[in-house]
Amino acid sequence: MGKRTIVSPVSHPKRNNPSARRRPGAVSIRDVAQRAGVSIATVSRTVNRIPTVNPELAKRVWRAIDEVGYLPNTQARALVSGRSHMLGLIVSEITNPFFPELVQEFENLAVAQGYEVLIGSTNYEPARTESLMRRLLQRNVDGVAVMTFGVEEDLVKQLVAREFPLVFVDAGADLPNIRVIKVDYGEGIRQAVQHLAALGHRHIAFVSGPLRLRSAVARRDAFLKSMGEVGLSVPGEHIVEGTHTMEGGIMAMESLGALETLPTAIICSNDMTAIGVLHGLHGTVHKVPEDISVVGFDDIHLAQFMLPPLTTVQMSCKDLATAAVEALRAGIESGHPKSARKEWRIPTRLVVRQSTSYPRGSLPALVRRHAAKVNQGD
Amino acid sequence: MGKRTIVSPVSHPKRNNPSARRRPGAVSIRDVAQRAGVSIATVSRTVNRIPTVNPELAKRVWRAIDEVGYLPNTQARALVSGRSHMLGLIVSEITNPFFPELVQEFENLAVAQGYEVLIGSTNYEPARTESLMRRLLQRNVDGVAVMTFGVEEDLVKQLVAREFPLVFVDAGADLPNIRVIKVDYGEGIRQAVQHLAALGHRHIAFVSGPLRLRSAVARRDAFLKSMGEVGLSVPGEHIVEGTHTMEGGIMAMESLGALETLPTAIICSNDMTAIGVLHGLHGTVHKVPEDISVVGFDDIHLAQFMLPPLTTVQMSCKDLATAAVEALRAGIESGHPKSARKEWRIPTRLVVRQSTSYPRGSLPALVRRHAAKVNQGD
DNA sequence: CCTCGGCAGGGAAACGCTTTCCAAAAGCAG
DNA sequence: CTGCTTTTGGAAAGCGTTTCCCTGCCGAGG
Repeated sequence: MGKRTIVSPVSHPKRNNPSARRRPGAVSIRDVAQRAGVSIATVSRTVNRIPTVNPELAKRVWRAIDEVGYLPNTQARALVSGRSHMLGLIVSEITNPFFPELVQEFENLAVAQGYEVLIGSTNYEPARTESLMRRLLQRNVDGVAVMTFGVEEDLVKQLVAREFPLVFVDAGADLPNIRVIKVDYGEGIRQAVQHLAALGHRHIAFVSGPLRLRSAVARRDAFLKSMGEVGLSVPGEHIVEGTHTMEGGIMAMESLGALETLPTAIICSNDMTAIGVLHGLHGTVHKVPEDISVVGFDDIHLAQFMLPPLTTVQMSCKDLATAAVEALRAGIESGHPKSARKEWRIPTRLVVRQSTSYPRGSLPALVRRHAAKVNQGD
Repeated sequence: MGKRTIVSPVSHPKRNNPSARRRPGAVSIRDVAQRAGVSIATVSRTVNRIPTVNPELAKRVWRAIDEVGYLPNTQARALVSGRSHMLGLIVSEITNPFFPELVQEFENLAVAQGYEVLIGSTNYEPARTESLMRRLLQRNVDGVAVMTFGVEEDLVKQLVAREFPLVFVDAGADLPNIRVIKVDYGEGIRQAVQHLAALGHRHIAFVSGPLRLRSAVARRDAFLKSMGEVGLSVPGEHIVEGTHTMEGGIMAMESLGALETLPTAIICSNDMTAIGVLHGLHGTVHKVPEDISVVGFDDIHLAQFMLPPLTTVQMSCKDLATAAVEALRAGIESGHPKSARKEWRIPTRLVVRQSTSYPRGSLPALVRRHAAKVNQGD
């Protein structure tokens, strides 16, 4: 612990710099200034369209910018502004087609407002969320949207204490200073259950997502609630835990297929699971939708191209992305008019396609089959 | 805790700073130093595991790091090292499932080596590549992998002149100082054509990608070459330009369906197109594979879950990502042992599943149908 | 004609946090 | 007590901007 060293007043000893740090071809504001024969201050003012620059001079500067191929360095700007203008986006699994759609919407919105996006995917492992978050914080992002589910509570609390802008989907604990996007799973799933019940289904199974995920639990609970509302009971073996993947759907179908009485309809916690269920039914005697109806969730773009096109609950990822970006901006720009808002709601609704129909043996199904025969004989 | 920090004489006039730039809760190396009662230099040495620090002291520093929740700021490190440790990755379309798989592999490799990834998608519009590239350059990325196709030549030349590390897939012009990943489309497509020819197909159509894309042209040309090799002719109407999307596959199928004689097999330039073709055939009298065989390209994860599971040409996106990251590192770290290497090759190969079979009416098909009948009668 | 005000433009500090250089302190041996 | 080594601390350097403040110029008014 030395006492303070009074350092020799050699102001700039210009460290000898063997490993040239500057990229040889990089073009900075200095090059523009030299080319245009002005000071860097003038170039900066020109670029930022500050009106005190002489128009003639500005034109010369713009020409110089073009000639040397200058691009303002965002990092340096971040240095001055104190904002990195980068956002983090954490999703469950980038290879699940729902998320690229979300990423695209999010990115478009973010870029339109001058932000760059760093993407991380947790692969449904809560532990990865934490390391991902660390990575993003090290990169100095201005805020993070956590569009996956199940984050370590203490990490969140730590970040809340630092007043770090965070947005969650379906957050559990109602922490102060956190913005939440609440998806109204209830409505869409109620529509799905009522649709199936109206078709005459009495035995409806549910393939959930991994139950560590809050959203998966929320969807399952919404299903149970809706089933209660229409007066249908759900035996325990008709609730199967999946993984939100096609493989999970296949496995769930295997375990449902082993039951004595097969359900006549299956609602899945997401579309990938539904695709897996369709695949699991293919090659068996059970045809979709004649023998068994299948409903998905998310309405990914692919859903309408499945064979048969998938009846599914739509959750607009555009709405989701819009809410996320808006909520993050509210957190970042403290003077933002919307910064007081803490909650965003996303509706869901059923989209009926061709993977659902009357259960085999029900009256409408018989009528329909009869009509088909008559048509055939025509 | 003596106030040994006697402020240096006047030299820092401390600009009055109304908009506090520093994030209030942010933790820096200074906080750790204060907490541990050491200098920031010692903290830095500890973090970087420089062996001259006293182990006891190091332990105290690590504890302090834990207590205050310190994360080294990558931006500041970049400032000193001159490297942002960020890579750009430009893909065609993030919602085409092939690319998320690629992104994931690329990101895993990059992160393992201390890089972060900025992703951009062009949506097949060459103009977007340029603005994307600008965005990435402004963000000061250390290099960019362009996994889409068709980049403005002059932009590329400009970057080459700046010695900016770039990696292309299927680059056309053999520019110096550029690293290229060459995908061997020929082999996989040859296998596909030979597979179909061996099954007895004589009329094979091809649905290409958008022909602005070099890779789309390369795939089509590989198809024509292979067809020539097996002695089959390709009438012009059997080559249809698609868009590398499901919608494009449906439209291509419509135009093929309007022909007098339908081909008995269709090879598609990517799997999404093949899915569209399958969808387009669904509901018609033509069944896959009994009436018409369909082959895809890419082997996305989804391919094996299609109904029927898709025969397709596999291009390992792990190989692709590995090559891309390796090539970028070679360009960035000039002292890298592999920096001389300029070209990487990716093989392709056919994966036979259930969307291909004998053409209807051919001898093997008749034999097979007969066998099936016999089995049934058993 | 001289002075003052307004304004365009230039020089240089500040911005952030880390790494690293150099020197000081401390410990030990001769 | 001197000289050497080892450990630690102070402070500069590093990036490319933005912005503050001051200079110099020009026109207008006294």
